[in-house]
Amino acid sequence: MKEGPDIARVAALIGDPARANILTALMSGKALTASELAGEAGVSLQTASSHLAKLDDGRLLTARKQGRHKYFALASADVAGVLEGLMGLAAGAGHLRSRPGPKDPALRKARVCYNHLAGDMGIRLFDSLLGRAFLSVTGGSVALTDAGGAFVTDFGVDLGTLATGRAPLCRLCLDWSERRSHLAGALGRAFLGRFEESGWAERVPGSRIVRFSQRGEAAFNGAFPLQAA
Amino acid sequence: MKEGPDIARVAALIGDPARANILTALMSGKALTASELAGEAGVSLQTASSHLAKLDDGRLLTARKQGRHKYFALASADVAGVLEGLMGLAAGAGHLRSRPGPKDPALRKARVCYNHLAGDMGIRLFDSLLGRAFLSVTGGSVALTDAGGAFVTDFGVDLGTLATGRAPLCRLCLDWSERRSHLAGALGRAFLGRFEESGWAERVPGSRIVRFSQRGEAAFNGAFPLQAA
DNA sequence: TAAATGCTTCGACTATGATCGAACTATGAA
DNA sequence: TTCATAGTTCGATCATAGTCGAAGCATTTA
Repeated sequence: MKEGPDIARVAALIGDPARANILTALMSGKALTASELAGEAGVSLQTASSHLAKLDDGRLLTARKQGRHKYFALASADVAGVLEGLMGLAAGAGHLRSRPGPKDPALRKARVCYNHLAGDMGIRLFDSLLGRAFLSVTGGSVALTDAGGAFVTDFGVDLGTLATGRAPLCRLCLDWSERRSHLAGALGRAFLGRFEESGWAERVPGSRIVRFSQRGEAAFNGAFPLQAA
Repeated sequence: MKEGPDIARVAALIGDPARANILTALMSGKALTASELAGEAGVSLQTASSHLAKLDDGRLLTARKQGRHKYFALASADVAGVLEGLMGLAAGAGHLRSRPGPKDPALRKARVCYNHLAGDMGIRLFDSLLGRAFLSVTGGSVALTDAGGAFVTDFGVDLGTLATGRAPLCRLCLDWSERRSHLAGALGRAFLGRFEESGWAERVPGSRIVRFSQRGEAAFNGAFPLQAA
């Protein structure tokens, strides 16, 4: 009847509470099994199975069978982006899931978004790289400068391996808590990986929260200073 | 139960076919009355009224009473952005509303997105401005350069009036058909306005399609050349 | 082989919510 | 005032789809 793609189908897919919980859980970037997702969503295994089939059918998830487990993950960074956008709208309408609990501030400070660092510290990372001209932004796409390449290699990230994947090296991602762009893509994932390897931060199991140790946060602030305005 | 804002509420709001049609219709950027929207959505006035109340309650729309009419518009550019994102996912999943009809190519070539030009020609406009250094992009936000200001003024846009509004002068907006960023914000709106005033293009009533005349398209191509790569 | 685990399918129940007719309110025109 | 148009509210109807018990596959372990 109307023009353009069929929005309602996709939105309705996300609009069920159980499915929304599943998708939110997968925003951690990790692939989870059907049983784990059933637990996250608070429904029985049969119900979850039905939901997962629908999400898979709607191309929001990818499924991968491994032995007798079936692992699900978000289909793409685009899906993650739309989910973040919806979170922004929901937060703006004041529809928080519950009164801001103790986990909320931690979530705003540093969390995993699909596979990279988001929240306060994610923004800080991005701003620092941009301010020192390690990144250049043109037309909504980001690229690593020569100086940036040297810095990143020095930081312990192997650019050669990174560039081989099909995923773009640098991407922008919009933050629901900060309403700002931050660094996604293969490089964003690599940075988060380094933070964990160096013991600066660890991920809180069963949550999107990333907890920096006191030492780790100090090191982070040293490595990624903000320019004076 | 879970962390973060309540995605399901917003998504379910968008997920009803009638409401999705209403929102899609409002992507034209124009404010429409309840009756008009009922027609667009293909439901009775009573039903539409109920839907509009819910959308208003969920902060996706703003309502404005004028005489015995009530005009509705999208609440913000953020809402429009999420809707475009959903269109991208829907198109990617192959869920077009109908088999690509005759209107589809026209829609991909040039259409209205909230209040600015999108599609093929929207991208071209943006690329041309960027290629000639009339725009500068830093950290996901765009700004007009000095040379750009001169060009725009020369084109017939009064920057003084534009800058007074609360809305940012330049913004980025992601395209569902091109999967690229294009120019939004007050300047994007002003450009579209100039195209219509100059008789280069006209909007097809009751649709998001922008139809350029043959002369208009030639003039457009002349005014916004693409640099050689 | 048998037993156990992970997931899917089927079927029945149920609740949510979309829909519209009818009655009501409000604004504007004659 | 009277009439017409725009929109809201109420109530009844009805369909969609979310839910889980039970049974069925499939894969791994013993």
